Amino acid sequence: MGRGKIEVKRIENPTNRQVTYSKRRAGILKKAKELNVLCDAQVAMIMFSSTEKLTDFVSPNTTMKKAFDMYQQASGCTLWDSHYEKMQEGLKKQKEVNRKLRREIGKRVGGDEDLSDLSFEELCGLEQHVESSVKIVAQRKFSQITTQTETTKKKVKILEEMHNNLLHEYEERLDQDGYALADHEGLSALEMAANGASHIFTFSLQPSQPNLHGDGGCGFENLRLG
Amino acid sequence: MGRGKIEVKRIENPTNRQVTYSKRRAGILKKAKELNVLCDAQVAMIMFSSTEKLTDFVSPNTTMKKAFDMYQQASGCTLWDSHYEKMQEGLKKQKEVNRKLRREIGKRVGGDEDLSDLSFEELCGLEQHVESSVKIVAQRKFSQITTQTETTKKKVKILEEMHNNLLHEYEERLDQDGYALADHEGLSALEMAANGASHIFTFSLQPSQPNLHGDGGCGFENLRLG
DNA sequence: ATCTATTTATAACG
DNA sequence: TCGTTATAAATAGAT
Repeated sequence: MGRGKIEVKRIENPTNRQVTYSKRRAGILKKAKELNVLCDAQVAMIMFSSTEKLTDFVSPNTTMKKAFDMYQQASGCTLWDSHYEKMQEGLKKQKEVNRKLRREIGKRVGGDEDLSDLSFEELCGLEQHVESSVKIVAQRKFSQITTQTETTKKKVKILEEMHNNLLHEYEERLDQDGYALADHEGLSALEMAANGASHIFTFSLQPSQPNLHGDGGCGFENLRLG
Repeated sequence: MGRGKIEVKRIENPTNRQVTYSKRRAGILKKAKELNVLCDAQVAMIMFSSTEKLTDFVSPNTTMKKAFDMYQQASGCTLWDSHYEKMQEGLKKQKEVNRKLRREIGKRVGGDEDLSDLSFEELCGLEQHVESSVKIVAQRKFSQITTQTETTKKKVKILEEMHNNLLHEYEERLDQDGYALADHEGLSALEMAANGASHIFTFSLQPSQPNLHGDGGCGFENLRLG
């Protein structure tokens, strides 16, 4: 419909194609609107030009979402609903697992509601189980304190050695240099240091907080000298 | 465009409207196809007649889903994606909660991995907590057995009364009728019944399964006479 | 964009 | 729903 008839095949001239697209797009949009008004029909339309430019139309009182929901329902075609339903199923499953876990915890914590419908045998089993858990925790506690004590002992030993080396070195230097420092403050300071080191042996077994501030030093934060 | 010009407004005559819908629908579909071929455009279209009948069109090499995905991407409009994302978020949340619950259980059950990064204080607290749980469970066990014993006692009492009444009635009847049944089997049967009842008092305190089969009788299923 | 010769779509009718 | 046809609308090509 125009000055000349055209074959219905791709227009190779890009400019021409673009022009025709614009004109016909306007035409089809007008047709869609008319169809909606004249025949009381709902129309939704999506168009992408060859340059990927989007033009859309939905008849008034509708949205694209509604149109698609209707489409799915009417066509029976699930499209992406399969994803959606799978997710919903997954969610349900998770919630169920969650419920069971909560109940399991409830039993072990001694929640009234969670214990109330257990049989006597089940209660016996649970008691035993929880008791064994206590033992495990206690064992862990013990093993942790043991480990901590061991490492502390090692650290103390190392410290001791360092101190002795230092003392030795100092004495050697005293001999070499022939200085008499008995009336000097330097030695007494060392002695104080030695005393300071000695009471490391009275370290408390009080457990320490895990050091959150990053151990940049020699790891003494964990010792809590008393 | 036809024999007469028409106003662009709803066609009130239903038949006429339906006819016009059919014709124009065909027309617009043809236009859509032409637009696709001539201009190399992607077109997707959904139409619902006033009678809710669906007609759809998507240009070849596309599907409605693809078209919609493209639409969403191009328009930036999320549409149902919002639902989708919310669900995904919900799922994630559930899984997170789940993970924490598992860990909480793990600690109480004594899972090595769950205990390994607990501080000494935390272990102490946990131990105390689990110990108190044991107490609660034990208490519950005790209270259950107590309750069960009570009800069992009551049942036995009722049974005893029933038996005595029966015995009494029987003796009265003996007196009235003047029968001498000392050498008869009837009395010995009663004695057997009495014996049967008497050893009810030796009932075991073994707990019973909850009776799932609906207690239609006098509730003896729970007694487990020994 | 705008124009206009022509093709196309379709309203009315059978 | 289908075919026909007079006529309204759309639009190809040119400006």
